[in-house]
Amino acid sequence: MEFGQAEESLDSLGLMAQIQTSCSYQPELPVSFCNISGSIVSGKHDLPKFWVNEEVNLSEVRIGNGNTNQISSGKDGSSSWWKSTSTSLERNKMKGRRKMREPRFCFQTRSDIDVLDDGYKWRKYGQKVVKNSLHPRSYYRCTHSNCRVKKRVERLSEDCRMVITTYEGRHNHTPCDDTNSDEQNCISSF
DNA sequence: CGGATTTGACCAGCGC
DNA sequence: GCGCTGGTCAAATCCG
Repeated sequence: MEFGQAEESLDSLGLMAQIQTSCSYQPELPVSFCNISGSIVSGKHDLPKFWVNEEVNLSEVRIGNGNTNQISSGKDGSSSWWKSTSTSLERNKMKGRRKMREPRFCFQTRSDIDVLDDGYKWRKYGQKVVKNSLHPRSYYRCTHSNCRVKKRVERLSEDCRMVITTYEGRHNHTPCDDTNSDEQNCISSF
């Protein structure tokens, strides 16, 4: 992964403003890492690492006016997809989820708080204890209508101060759609 | 009272 | 085929 790509990836998430990245592709690693410095978001975060999971086809990672936005075009077009009125049939459709390839980005931060203030509003829909981790993994979805972005948050078992945040999908709206604070205005420059 | 969170159950994918 | 695991659902509960 190259510098520009990382920047675009961040952009696609609408996560941060004024971030300076110095990226180096490390082919020996399963993911590409980027060290990020600069003003991230409010909160006590410490030099997060950023990477794009190579599980994702790079063409899907590309953003901009990307035609790869699989998020905004929801499968059912529901405007309140997280409030499932699902029949068993719809539920069965959901179960094909693991085959889906969404753009996925990870942040590793040192933070006291689990949920980074990225300007979007998240709703927790699950928590799970995962193998080889002392800490449970939390699952969040963006509460915005038609936005299917998900994120997982877990702490490193080796260092409970380290938080791994994995974003899956891309927002089809700006943070401003959720809040109007100055801080979000800043972040929403993406 | 409505929205958010918690938590046990369910289910599909994967490895053996 | 079976068991394990991760991801999601949804009812119960919490909270402002």
